[in-house]
Amino acid sequence: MDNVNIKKLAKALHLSTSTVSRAFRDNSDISATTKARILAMAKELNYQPNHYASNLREQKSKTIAVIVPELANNYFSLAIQSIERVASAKGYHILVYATNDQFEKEVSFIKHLHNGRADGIIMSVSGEANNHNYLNELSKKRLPIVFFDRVYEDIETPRVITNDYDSSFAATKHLIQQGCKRIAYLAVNKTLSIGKTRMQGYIDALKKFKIPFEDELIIDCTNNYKENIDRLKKAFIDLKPDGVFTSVERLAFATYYACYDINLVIPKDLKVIGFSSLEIAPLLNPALSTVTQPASELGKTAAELLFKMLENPDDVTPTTQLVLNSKLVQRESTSKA
Amino acid sequence: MDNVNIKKLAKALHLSTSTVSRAFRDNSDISATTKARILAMAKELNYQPNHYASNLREQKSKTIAVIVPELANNYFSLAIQSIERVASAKGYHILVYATNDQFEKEVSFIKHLHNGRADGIIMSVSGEANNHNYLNELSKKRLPIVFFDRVYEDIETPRVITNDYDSSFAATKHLIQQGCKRIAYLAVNKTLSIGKTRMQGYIDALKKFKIPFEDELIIDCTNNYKENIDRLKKAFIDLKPDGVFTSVERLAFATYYACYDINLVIPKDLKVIGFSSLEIAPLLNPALSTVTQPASELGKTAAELLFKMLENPDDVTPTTQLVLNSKLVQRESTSKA
DNA sequence: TTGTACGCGTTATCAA
DNA sequence: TTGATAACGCGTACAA
Repeated sequence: MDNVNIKKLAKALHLSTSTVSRAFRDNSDISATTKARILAMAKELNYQPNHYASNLREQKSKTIAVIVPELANNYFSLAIQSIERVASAKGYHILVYATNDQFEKEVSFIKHLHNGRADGIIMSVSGEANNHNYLNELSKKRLPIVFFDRVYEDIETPRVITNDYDSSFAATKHLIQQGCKRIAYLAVNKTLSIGKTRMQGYIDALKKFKIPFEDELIIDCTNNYKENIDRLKKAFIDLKPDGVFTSVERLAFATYYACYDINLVIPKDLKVIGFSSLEIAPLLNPALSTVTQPASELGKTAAELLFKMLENPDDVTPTTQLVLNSKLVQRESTSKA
Repeated sequence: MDNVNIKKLAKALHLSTSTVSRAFRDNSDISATTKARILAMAKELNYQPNHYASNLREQKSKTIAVIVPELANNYFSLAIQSIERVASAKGYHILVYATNDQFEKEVSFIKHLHNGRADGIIMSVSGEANNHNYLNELSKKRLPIVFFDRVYEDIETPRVITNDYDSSFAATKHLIQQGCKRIAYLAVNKTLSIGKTRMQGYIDALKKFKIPFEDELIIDCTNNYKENIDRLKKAFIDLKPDGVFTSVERLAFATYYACYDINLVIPKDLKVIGFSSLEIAPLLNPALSTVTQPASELGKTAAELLFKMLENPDDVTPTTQLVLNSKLVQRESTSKA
């Protein structure tokens, strides 16, 4: 591996290690000429200050960790890309972890990260249903954490979310205005705060427009692709909804597949709208109406917030909550007639 | 941050640091009871061996770096997800970097990584057009690298790729068999080896079926979304192709948008097939025929290869090349009539 | 401006 | 089985 260290470099230049070290730090006193000499030789020998030694000394890793439920996901990819950009610009590196919605993995990642490997964490949580007090148990030693999108409401740490309640209300209202009377809500996990908030917007919109709420129209889906499609086909046949509001992107896809299978025509027989950041929503058959979340901006904002915490801890109170707005985009899947 | 270290833990237990250290290593001699005592206390105090200190000692980071052209990309997301899975199972962490197709960034990332931060690198390259000899200059000190998908042909290091030539040939043949006579090839960068290979399959298929090759039907696209659509609209109007083969996924999307704009009907006026790993290709309007690359498997294979190199360097020769097969999936966008 | 010496937290070697 | 000690590579007081 890296066999040229500061000692060898110093020896090659007939200098002390401290002088060499100074050449790489901006603030230290060092003559311009020796600095130049050192940097030149460093380049020639391909010297790079050892990251672990530096960070052991400085107790800083210049690394942030990003934990998300899944990586192969349009929404989280966009967010991670923005986070990487912000981090990269600051000279930081990002460690990426996927929990695959397993709470134990989240706990394990987080605990492990408290060994100095990262300076801060940006996370979209996985285990709302569980006891996440483990975060509080780390108490004073807890790394700075920023939640984004999926959050724990009972943990006090800054967060960046979207206006899910309003968006859900607007999406449901949109379906009603397009003539829907029986609107199904496709939930992925009712107990997640994000699921609850989104569902409440749906429920309140129904009430506002005097449409009776029917519990059976709340269809709880799983993480299994095929199973969801089967479940939806059955539900569409049994319950005969005329509108569908999906709380996450992939359930909109599942709805399309289900409709294809049982010959329901969107939007004639069933109007569909869903949360989604998919850029090619206009290319779907039919073009999908969406509640488009600003995924990139969410990532960017979360990263900037974390850096603010790292640079100026007192400037960010633990109750900080930034809310970004999603956008309702009406397309063919909810058009009248 | 982490304020409980091995010394404090040792003091709390009236033991030496070496004994405590031993409790965390599996091979060392230590009595079962003291080990249990230590681990119990460690849990209570939330002690985690400092990662930087350990790795400074051991000269191992248990971390691999993944460098890709872009993160917000269906294909690379799938690959990264698989890599993360393999790494996670081995107790490794992954650092993720996006070059955004800037060669200088790639060079900078790679050089930086040679400071001990990572034990190995998995990369899909960005700078085929440039001089990538920088990799050779690192010579003996170079970290183990596995290329995947996009590779440098002149750098000797193991790689995992797909059978692009065959796939391109098959896709072009498919268009011909569906009746196309003027097939445009949408290139993204002719100089990339991946571009060259894919284009050669197209060219050879034309020749095989005695269709004259026309240089103007090779349409060179950019990384700019809007610009591509404009360029395609013009090309479709001017050149009147009856088939399009796109060398990357996003050009298939651009083709759809362009066709919508100028009222070309796919597949009647223009048949379209493209490289793509998009799961919802069947949901597009019309359903997109694809050359589907095994993105997840590619990532998994690359990761496994890298770990093999780390664990048993002599078992993997630098010329190792694994080829995975893509699959041609025929859908509506290339159907006859 | 440069050099000496210590310590960051850990683990391996050696001795007890 | 346990403890003392040196070393990993670097950065910073402090001294020169």
